[in-house]
Order: sequence, then structure tokens, then C-alpha cells
Amino acid sequence: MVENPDDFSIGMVERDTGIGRDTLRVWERRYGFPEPLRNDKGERIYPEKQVRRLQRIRRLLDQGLRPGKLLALNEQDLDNLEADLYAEQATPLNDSVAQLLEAIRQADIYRLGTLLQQQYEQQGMRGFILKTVAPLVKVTGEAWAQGQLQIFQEHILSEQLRRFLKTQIAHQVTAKPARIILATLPGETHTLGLLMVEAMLASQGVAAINLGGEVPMDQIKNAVEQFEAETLGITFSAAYPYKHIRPHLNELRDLLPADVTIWTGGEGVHRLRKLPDGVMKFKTLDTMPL
Amino acid sequence: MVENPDDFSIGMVERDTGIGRDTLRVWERRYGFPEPLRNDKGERIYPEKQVRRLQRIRRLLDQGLRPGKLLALNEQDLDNLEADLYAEQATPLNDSVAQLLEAIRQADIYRLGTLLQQQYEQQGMRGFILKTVAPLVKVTGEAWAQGQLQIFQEHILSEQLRRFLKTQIAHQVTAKPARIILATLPGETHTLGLLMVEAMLASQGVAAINLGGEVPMDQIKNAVEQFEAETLGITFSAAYPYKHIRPHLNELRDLLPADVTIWTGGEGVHRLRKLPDGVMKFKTLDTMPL
DNA sequence: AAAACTATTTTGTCTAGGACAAAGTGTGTT
DNA sequence: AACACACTTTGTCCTAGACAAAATAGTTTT
Repeated sequence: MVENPDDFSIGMVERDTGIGRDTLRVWERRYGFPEPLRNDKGERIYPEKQVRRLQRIRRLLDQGLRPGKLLALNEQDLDNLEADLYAEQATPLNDSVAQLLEAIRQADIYRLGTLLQQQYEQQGMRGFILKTVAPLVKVTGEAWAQGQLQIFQEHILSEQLRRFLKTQIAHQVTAKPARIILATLPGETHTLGLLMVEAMLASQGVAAINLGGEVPMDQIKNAVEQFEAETLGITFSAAYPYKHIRPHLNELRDLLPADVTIWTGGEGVHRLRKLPDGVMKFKTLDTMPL
Repeated sequence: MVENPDDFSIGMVERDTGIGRDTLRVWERRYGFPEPLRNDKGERIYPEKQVRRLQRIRRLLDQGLRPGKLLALNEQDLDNLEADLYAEQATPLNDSVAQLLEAIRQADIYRLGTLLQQQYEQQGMRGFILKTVAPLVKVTGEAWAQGQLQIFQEHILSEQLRRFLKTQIAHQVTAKPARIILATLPGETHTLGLLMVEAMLASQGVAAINLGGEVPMDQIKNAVEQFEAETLGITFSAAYPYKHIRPHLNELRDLLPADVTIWTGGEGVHRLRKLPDGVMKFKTLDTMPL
């Protein structure tokens, strides 16, 4: 009774790829991929190879490509498609960012910490965030999408940045009463943007209240009321469904008193032109109203 | 076309309760609860009330009770059962924890920070984690479960603790080579436990590698290989589906070389008796092998 | 040229009741 | 107390069809 560790049940595939069971079954029916084996019970058994291909497909879906197109492709086509896509959007690296990226590749945590510290000392908080952290996050995102970086390596960067920024924030913040609340909406787990904003504010001695990720709207409302906040900052990453952003901002605008300013930012809102009255967008961190 | 915001689809219920779709359907068939309404498409529509009851049931399941028993109970019975249970295990508050809880209730961030700092200075890292942080997290969890605390207040505590612990960790850690990896599995977003372990280790001068939350197993494997880790620590909160814990630990055990020790901890594993060989449980933080 | 509206296609989620193995419980034996 | 056994409970998976929500393409308006 030796189980092959390369074999995945449909539930395990759902967990590892983020693609729902029903979706996996319907893809099989419609597009002929994935095409799992069956065990003696008649259950789907996905070989590791198919799971890896599904993860690739998942990454391309996140880039905005569509299943109908993607699932018809063979491995060779996928290779070409990925190559084309990533050639287009490569971000130019400056030296320090390249060094940091290399440290992440090698998963050299000690070096990563040292390099961050160096850059911070050279550039100050504002320059550090704008010239080092933001580009680094962007570049690692691209590298991950190309399969050049493992997820755990991104996790490591994320944890290191969190630790570093939180430490610096703790040092810089005064007791100045905080009237700025930061959060992301449910479904948006990407909270490094919030942390960057918090750090920028902290470098000005302003203590923002960072609620963290995935805060339901009614809770945001409660927090705004309780703290008598004058400003609410919400970030959207590129991964957030674009369609939902405007309606959500409208909903927030309706929910909150008119004298509360809403800031929004992040890759997700770049494309957004018109905004509800009383909602401000900062396109990049350096145009942030301080 | 007004959608009732109190209505939940089966998918939303799965997300909010952690109970799988199939399970929800089979409970309905077998036990007659939940008993959702149907929309014009014939789909299940769960009123908010039933979702809240499912969350209650879920919490009780996590305490070790069984579905067959629990689902036959009416609301009144549930009330009694919960009252008994909470009476038994109510966490006694010491003064400092009570003060902290009060600061959270009033959402007084400044006071919260000051109190944490005081406790830390009095107790040192180990005492601080064991006597202040862990009970505080437990107590706020209970308070939330009883509806005495808002979600955003929990968010605030969580962010403050993160900032505080990360700062202290950054101060204490030496360059000592790290061979301990910490993470949670996908679906487990509760990462304060990891942070507490990291802080305990840091107070001994040991720099653990905290991968953070929701790390897929194959990525954990990669990280263990890359760092040649000798120990992997995985935490499960009470919210994590109990059924999945053992299989997941088994899977991890199979995936990793036998000389890698697996530690596990958190409220989620309290009930777990037998563990796979080479998997160790630390029931509370103070029995952690240091 | 961006936004708004419409028509068409694509896509994910949900339905049903049955099946079965793995986990949990209880009893008897060492 | 630990182990082996039978018995019960329980979650996950199966099929194939249905349909609305989302995305795209095409057109009109601001």
C-alpha cells in the first residue's frame, strides 16, 4: 500500500493552486486539461507534473490572461507566452536593488538585513521606501511571476521588510495623536503597501493607525468613528479585481462622513481615472500628500 | 434589485465558517441543519442567523464536540452548552492583562503601547510572552467569540503586538546561523503564534526563519532544503479545520527528511493525541523545547 | 480619447443523492 | 493502561447539467 507522494487528490490540488474543485472538473470537461488519473475508487489523482502546470497557469491567469486561451496551449506554447510577456514588462534594476534581489535568490537572510540597513542609512526613510523598498517589491513580484523566485523566498522578503519597517516606525513615531487610519478591504491580503505608507508617515512623526489587511467595511466605519479619524487610507494591489475598486470606493464614500478624506493607492488603482468626490489617489508613494 | 446583505451563498458560508460545501450539504441532508432558503435559481441562501449559528457550532467542534450531537441541538441547548463550557475554561485575568484588555476596549493605542512596554520591561521576553501576550490573545479571542469585542479592535491589538515583538526580536537576535523554520499552512492566517515562538527563540539568541502565514507545503519543503533546517515549526489556531491537521502533519512528515524535527503548537492541536513519529507537540509555549 | 451602453461569449459556482474510506467510539482481552 | 477488534460517525468525492456573473467586442455618447 505505498502511496505515491507525487499524487494529489482534487482537494490537495485546490489547496496548492487556489483553483476550486468545481473549476478543475469543468476545465477537464471543457478543455481536456488537467487530465488526472483515477484511483480504484474512481477518484481523480493528479500527478505532480500537472499540478506544477496548473500553478503556472494560475500565475498567468493572475496576469490577466484567460482560461480558454491558456488551457488550449501545450507546454511549449506556455514557455513562449511566458517569455514574451516577461520581456515586455521587465523593470530596469539599479545596483542596490539588484544586490538585494540576489540576496533573496540565495535566501541569505543575514545579507538581506545588512543591505536593507545600509540603504536605509544612506537614503533616509523617504528615499529608502521610494528608491529601494517599492522597486524591490515590484521586481520580486515580476520575478515570482516568471517562476524565477519561489514563494517562500517572497515570504522571506516580506517578513524581513515587515520587521525592518516596523522597527523603524517604532523608533520614529512620537506620541502625536493619530487621526489617519490605514487598511485594506477583504480579499486584499497584500499589506506591504500599508506598511510603506505607515513608514512614510512615521518618518514625519505622524503615527497612523494601521488596521492591517482584510478589514470589513463596517469595521472600518467603526474604527473611523471611534478614533474620529480625518483620513482613511486604502490600498489595492494589482491582484485585486479592478472592476470592484470603484464600487468599493463609492460604498466607502457613502458610508463615511463627508469630512473624512479617503486616500487610495497601489498598483490596482493606477488605471483608475475618475474618483468619487472626497476620494484622493496618490499614484506613487512620492506624490503622497504629507 | 436590492440584494439582502444578510444572505450568504454556500461558497460564502464555506469561507466564513471553514466548513466545506459538501459538508454543509450533507449536514442538511442528515441532520436537518442548516436549512437554508432557496433563491429563484434553486441555490441555497443562508440567512445571517444560520451562519452565526454555524460559526458557533464550528467553535464547539474545535473544542472536541461532535457534529451528530451538536447539530441536533436547538439554540437554547447551544446556549447552555456554551455557558457550561466557557464557565469551565474561563481564563482568570490578572491585573495587567485586565488593564490591557480595557485599553483595547477603548481603542487607546497609546496606552496599549505603554502597557506592553511596561510589562516587557518587568517580565523580560519569556515572561512577557507567557504571562502577558499569550493570555491577552486568548482572552481577546474569547471576548470576540462572545461578541464583546469588535473585529477592528482585534486588528489593532494584532498590529501593536506585531510591531512590538518584531522590534524586540530585531534587537535581540544575533547573527547566529538559523536552522529553525516557522510557518503556517495555507488557510491558516493566524500568525501571532509564530511571532511568539520567534520572539521566545530570539530571547535565547536564536534567529529562527519566520516564513509567515499560508505557505504551501512544497514551498516549506524548498525552504527546509535551502536552509538545511533541522527543525520546522507549524502552528494551528483554534480556527483551523481540526480534521485537516493530522493529515497535513502526516503529509509534511512524509515530505521532509526524517532527520528534520517537526514542532507543532497552537490551540488547534491541543486535542490531538497521537502524532506521527518525528512530530512533536508543545502544548503551551512554556513547554517549548529551547 | 475616455466613459457608457449593448450584444455575445466565456467562465466559475451550484445543484443532486449515492458511495466509501478514514477517524472516532466502545468493548473485550492481554 | 495498552492493544485489537467491531461498529458508528463523518467528510470528501463522484456525475453531468444549468445558469448568472464577468469579460470581450462593438457601438454610441460625453
